[in-house]
Amino acid sequence: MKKRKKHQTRPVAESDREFVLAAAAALFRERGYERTTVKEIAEACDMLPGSLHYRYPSKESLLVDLMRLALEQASSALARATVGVSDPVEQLRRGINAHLDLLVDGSDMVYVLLFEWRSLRGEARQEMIDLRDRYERLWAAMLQSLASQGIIRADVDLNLLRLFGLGGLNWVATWFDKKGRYSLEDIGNFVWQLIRDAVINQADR
Amino acid sequence: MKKRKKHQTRPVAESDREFVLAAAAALFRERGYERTTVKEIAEACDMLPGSLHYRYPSKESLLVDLMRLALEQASSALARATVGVSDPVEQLRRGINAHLDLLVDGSDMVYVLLFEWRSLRGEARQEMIDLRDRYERLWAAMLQSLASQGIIRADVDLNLLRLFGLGGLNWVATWFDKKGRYSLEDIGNFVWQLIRDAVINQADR
DNA sequence: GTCTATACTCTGATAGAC
DNA sequence: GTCTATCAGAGTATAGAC
Repeated sequence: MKKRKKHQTRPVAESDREFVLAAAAALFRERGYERTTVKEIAEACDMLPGSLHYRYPSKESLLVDLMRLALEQASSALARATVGVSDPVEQLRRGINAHLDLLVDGSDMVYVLLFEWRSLRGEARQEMIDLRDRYERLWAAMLQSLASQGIIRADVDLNLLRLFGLGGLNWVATWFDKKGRYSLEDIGNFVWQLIRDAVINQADR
Repeated sequence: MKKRKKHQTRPVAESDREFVLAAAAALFRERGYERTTVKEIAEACDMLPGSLHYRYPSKESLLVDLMRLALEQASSALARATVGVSDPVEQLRRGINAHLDLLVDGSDMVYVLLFEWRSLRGEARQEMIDLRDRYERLWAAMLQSLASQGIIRADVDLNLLRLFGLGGLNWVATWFDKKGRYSLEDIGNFVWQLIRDAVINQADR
């Protein structure tokens, strides 16, 4: 790979794969997968389409690999945010903030994983769904743990709570405006209070 | 326009415009805007690309017109669901169900309005954002009315409530499965109870 | 591993007869 | 208004030298 002139130099610890995928993710996020050409991706990496093809046999395979990395990022971000936090309610609060941060501000790949699923068909689509499910299972486990400790009211459907909650958080990426009236922290706090007031037992708040 | 053979006959009251846009919306929903060709749209209407071009000078202009119609559908569905309902809390409940129903089961156009916004650029994009804002304002008014009657707790940020709530509802369209364990009614009830428990004053539940 | 050059396909849009 | 025919451009992917 040639030295990159116009772009940030690549942190030495990062692999070539991550560099390429990060560049692609930024383009996919801004322009969408279909409207981004392989030529543009190659340019963003200071290489030519042929070199990109050496790494990935097709544009679609690049997207799939990008989504694999996105899952790793999301999972480890969630783990980092909650590890070592003993209070399970606080764990939930931090998880919400971590998800929001990563999606809106932290990782173009996670954004792409969540918003470009319609670009994949057949087998690749199924793999992407499996990736998402693995991330959702982390959330399911967290909620389940809260419920079995009696912190979440027993009559709350945990699946629907997870689906609706993450859905609302994901959608933030469609309207969030850095210069807008709400910071990510404002939004995280709001969601946290809403969930707390709706499903957490009084004694545990 | 030729008689349609393979497709449902068009209800006489519906305009030609609506027929074409409905066909396009179904394709856009299933395959996405970029992956749908004008040829496919024309075929779905039993015409040829040339005839479609007589109606819309470009593929993009068709999408914009589709979104205009989607806004009308969404607005009137919301109005229909809440008109004549005197209890404002019940209005909110019905609004939630109406939005869910329309998006997931009722109108491909509304789905397209919400999920294909990234396909538009520049001026067309701005018009689409304006269309969405007009729909959101209907919700804002409903929530504002509830708040000024003291039904929604005074400390709740109505903008964030609307954005997060509609976001969670919109996201349902990405995971809902007709054969799954949850019916639209289940989901509507869940969301309604969540919002109620979180922000509606005890006395008004 | 990277480059140059190109093959092949598909697409949106147009022109003009009827 | 609808048709036939076609264009110009873009896009992915490939081949093969270096």
